[in-house]
Amino acid sequence: MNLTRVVLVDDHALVRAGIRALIGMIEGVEVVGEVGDGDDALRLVDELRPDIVLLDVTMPAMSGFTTLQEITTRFPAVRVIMLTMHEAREYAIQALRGGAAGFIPKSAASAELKEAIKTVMRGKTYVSTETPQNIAATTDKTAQEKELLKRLTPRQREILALIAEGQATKKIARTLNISAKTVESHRSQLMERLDIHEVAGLVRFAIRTGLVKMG
Amino acid sequence: MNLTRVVLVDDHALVRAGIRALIGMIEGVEVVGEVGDGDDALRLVDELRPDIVLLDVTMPAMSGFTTLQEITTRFPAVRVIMLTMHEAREYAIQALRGGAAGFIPKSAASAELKEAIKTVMRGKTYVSTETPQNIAATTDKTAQEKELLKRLTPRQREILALIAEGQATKKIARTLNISAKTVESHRSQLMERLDIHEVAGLVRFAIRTGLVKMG
DNA sequence: TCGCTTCTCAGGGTTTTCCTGATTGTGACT
DNA sequence: AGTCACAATCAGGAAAACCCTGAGAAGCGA
Repeated sequence: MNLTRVVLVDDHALVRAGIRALIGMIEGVEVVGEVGDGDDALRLVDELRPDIVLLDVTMPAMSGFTTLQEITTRFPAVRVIMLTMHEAREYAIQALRGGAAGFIPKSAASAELKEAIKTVMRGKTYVSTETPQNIAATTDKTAQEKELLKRLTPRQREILALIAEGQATKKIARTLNISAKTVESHRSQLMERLDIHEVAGLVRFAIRTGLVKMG
Repeated sequence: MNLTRVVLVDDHALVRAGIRALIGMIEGVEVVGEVGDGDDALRLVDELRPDIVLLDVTMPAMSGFTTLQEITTRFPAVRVIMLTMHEAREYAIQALRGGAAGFIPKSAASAELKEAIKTVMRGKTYVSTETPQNIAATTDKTAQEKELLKRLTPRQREILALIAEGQATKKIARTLNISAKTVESHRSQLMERLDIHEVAGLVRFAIRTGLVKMG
């Protein structure tokens, strides 16, 4: 029967060795190569075309997410499972967005690795994240911002949305039939309230709170 | 022993009945209530405080995601598994971002429902999505932008990232030890190449392509 | 070597941002 | 009735960002 061929990417040799040992205990799976760097990973993946790449998020030089992106765009048939030290939900989301087929924090039980590989080989997505803490972690972050958003006046929210959509001050003024100066004033005041003082920050805030879509 | 208490939320009574029947076959799980509407769902969850809410994405009036957000912020102990007709990866991402503990397309095998409930009760996150099609679906949308990003020079990408992070031109100049004029020049040129002519657009582009995080 | 690209920077004019006010209206509390 | 708070409107002016033109140095492939 065909073995599932895995490539390991992690900058710590010891971690690679450990994972290699763990995978050695899983039936039907073999490690065909390992590297400690994103650039090398791309070359190795190109050469070996493995079924699965186990990819560490935090690496020097080329970050794990960058590497992920390169792999999924250049080798869509290769499925990537991200490994991370931190089990932040945001990481899981970013991994999925980047096209990862799986996500496992290193704190996970070794059985999860097997579970993840099996799941991914069935063509599904495996996400291992303890929910309670992370819901707390993420909703805590965004819940406060939702509150902040509520403390803006309707007019300010309206203008924030238009700014985040990329409309220029003058255009907003025409849209709302008010003076450009008024729009500026609203912007100043909502910046004050949000304690965000650059347009870039406003856009990110608006996206996070769902005021505008990022597409 | 304690049963896992589940509330069903779906606007189609027949679907609810079907899922109720499926759950009836799972040991240790019982359906304690069902409603067809987001507002009713919130009231029922408040009243029953179930362990799990099975929540349909597409509903009239209050959308599934809105309902999800309300539930996770008001009742963080209640875990929500999202159900959807469409198994787009974007939905899964949005569900996770909203604090969902699980995500299942309705096309999934009935065994997945059990799997998901069990996984979520263990405190983990369950995402069931067939990867290949969805990678295609999402990369199709962003692939062109990834391509655009690659057409920027390294320096331009670097400066785009700093702009999207909200750094002012002067600060970027200091960070990179180059003149502010040079930074402006890079910005102009990358705006030209991306055909995006506002900072807001740059920020959204940078987030979409994963160049910067939105947190 | 020639041409192309990248990275670097300057001058100078236009536009936007951002801070400090100021006015009007509305609703609430005393 | 007074005033207090706040929302929405707008102006002036300094600072910053934007835009266009042009240009030198370094590297790189044809």
